[in-house]
Amino acid sequence: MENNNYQGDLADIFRGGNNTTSGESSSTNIPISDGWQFPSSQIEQPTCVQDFGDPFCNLRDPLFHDLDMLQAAATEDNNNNEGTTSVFGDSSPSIRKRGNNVFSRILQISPTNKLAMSACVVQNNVIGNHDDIKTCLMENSALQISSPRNTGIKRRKSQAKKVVCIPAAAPAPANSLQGGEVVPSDLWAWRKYGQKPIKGSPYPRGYYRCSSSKGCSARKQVERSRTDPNMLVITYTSEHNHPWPTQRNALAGSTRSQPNNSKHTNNTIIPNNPEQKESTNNISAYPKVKEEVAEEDVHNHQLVEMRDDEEFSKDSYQPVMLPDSSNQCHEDFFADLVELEADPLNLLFAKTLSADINELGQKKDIEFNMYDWSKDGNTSNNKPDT
DNA sequence: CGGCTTTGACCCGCGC
DNA sequence: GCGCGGGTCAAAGCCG
Repeated sequence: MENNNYQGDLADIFRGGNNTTSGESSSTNIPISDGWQFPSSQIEQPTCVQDFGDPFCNLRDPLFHDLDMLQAAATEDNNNNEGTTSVFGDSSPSIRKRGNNVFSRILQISPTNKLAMSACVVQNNVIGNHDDIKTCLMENSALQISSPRNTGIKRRKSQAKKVVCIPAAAPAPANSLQGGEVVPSDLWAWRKYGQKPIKGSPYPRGYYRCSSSKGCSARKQVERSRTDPNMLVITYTSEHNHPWPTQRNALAGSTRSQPNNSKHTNNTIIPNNPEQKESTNNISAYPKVKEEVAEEDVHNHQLVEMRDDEEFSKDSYQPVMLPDSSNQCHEDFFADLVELEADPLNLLFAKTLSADINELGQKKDIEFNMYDWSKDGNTSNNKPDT
């Protein structure tokens, strides 16, 4: 899988999550060390990777799977919430009843299927309110489907992009032109090469490129939602052309961590990673939500999303690792993380949890100390004393 | 010392 | 063709 289908980036994140959360073995029992791979039995080989490196194309999408229900919910809620931005309206019971998970959801339906609908569902008990939903909706429609100006997202050079809308890891400083985003971590090392104020948005957009490998063309843009500063919109461009960064190169050269919240835009949060103390790599990631936008994407498929909803745990698609439905494993969680240090995926997963918990701050049934580390500046070495 | 962020300048695609 | 605005470059300075 690594050979032919390795795509890096979010694709791999998804695969990782998919694997690690399915099956009986919970997140705490992942054999992560060397040579660990995603069991192919649980992940269909993406046959369309060659086309655009879209590793998601073969993943089962629970949202599409449940599309009918979602649409019905949307219809129902719209009927009850005239004028609301969200297709699901506020506090949509139809959605809430699906369970309490820490993952927000974005549903992006390809314009080509005539369903001009984009939806982001955030469990209101986690995020707090459904303004997030609206925000996601607005962001994504602005980015992808709606206005004529944004039609097809005419970007320069028609680059394929992957847009992720996630809760920010820290509240946006008011009108912060310095950026200061606390970017959730992923496995890649990112180097910031530019920042621009964006017209119409009080928040600047940061430009990052992959620094894990010199020849890597992977890039990403990070900006806060103009409608909800608590949301980050991250756009990935191009694919990594190299394997997962080793711990060494992932952290290479970075010494600037301890971002002090505002001075550095890049914060890496790698729980329980001793070397993380020295890292400032902007490892962003959060398989919370993933959308894929390929302007010339032959697949015209756009949605991937993550959740740990029990309903979906039965499916093969379950990208994000979460501790088993609550307290069962949380004490073991860090112990396992220690084992994972060398494996970027684990860092990612850990970070994912951290970000979720930190961000949402309300996940009552998961009481990790993680919350504290990321809360205190989101830097690195704030791992809990164990 | 190497790699990072910052930031102004420049490049370039797109709409008018 | 022109102007706008987004994306990139690269020099300067920072950091451990």
